[in-house]
Amino acid sequence: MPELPEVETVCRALRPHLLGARIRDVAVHAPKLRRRLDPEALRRACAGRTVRDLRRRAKYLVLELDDRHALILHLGMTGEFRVVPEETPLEKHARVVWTLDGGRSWRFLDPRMFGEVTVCRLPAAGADPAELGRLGVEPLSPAFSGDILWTLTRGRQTPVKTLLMQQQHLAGVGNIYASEACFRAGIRPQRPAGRLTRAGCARLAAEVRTVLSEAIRAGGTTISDFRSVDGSEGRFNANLQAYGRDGEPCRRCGAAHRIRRLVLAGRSTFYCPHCQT
DNA sequence: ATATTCCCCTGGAAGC
DNA sequence: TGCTTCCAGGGGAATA
Repeated sequence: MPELPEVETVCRALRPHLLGARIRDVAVHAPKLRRRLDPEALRRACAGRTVRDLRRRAKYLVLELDDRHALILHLGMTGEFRVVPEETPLEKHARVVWTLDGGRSWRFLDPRMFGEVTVCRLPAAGADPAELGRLGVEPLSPAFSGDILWTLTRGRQTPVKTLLMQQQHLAGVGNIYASEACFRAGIRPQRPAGRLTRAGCARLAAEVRTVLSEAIRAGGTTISDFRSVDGSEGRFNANLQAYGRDGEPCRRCGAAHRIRRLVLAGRSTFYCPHCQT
């Protein structure tokens, strides 16, 4: 569930709790998330070390510890982070629990276990781990533009909405914001990516940037599971124009046309047949 | 190489 | 009420 704006929201909320904190110990309560967890390797990476930085890359978080030790964290579909007093009873879906100096407990909860906690080494302080090297451009960085999107889409038959979600091309956009960006740009999600015009690429790139920025300002979107570190929900839901509105009137052209749902690459997709061409 | 399909897993909602 | 089916924001492996 969590896409770039939700992960950014969690990152900002976690930083005050974790930056400068010393990790006393870590306990693994789930044998396997998306990848197998090695409790001993996790303990060796964390115990006794101090959190030097927490940053987002695409839908991942990178937790940097001393001496280029780091953790790669991913929320999957249903992951949540909490920081609570140590004595708080263990939640049903607590999968990994870090104990911090000062009697606090930092917990990763994840019912579906699609999330990820991976130990890694950084090539340099502040750098991305090699494990994230296959990710494409950050949509909110200056490097992302209509020109880049033009280059990425040439010769591709993949529906444009599906391409927006391919992390090796554009890193951070997921199923909700891909539909929303296409709606705002007036482009049908099923259009073959290679058939975008230059003007269409410029519009779409701008709308990707805008919708992600607005969603970050609203603390993300909560469909059912997403919660920030204090348990609060995202406030962007009311701003969704297309996602989840199958059969409801288009908010741009009015009641004459209704939002339709179709499936692209196995994912629900929403668009207005009148406003998007 | 490129583009779908399937699968990992649990829980909530909808249908009968 | 209770059982069954479908669906879900992600990502990667396995297929055509």
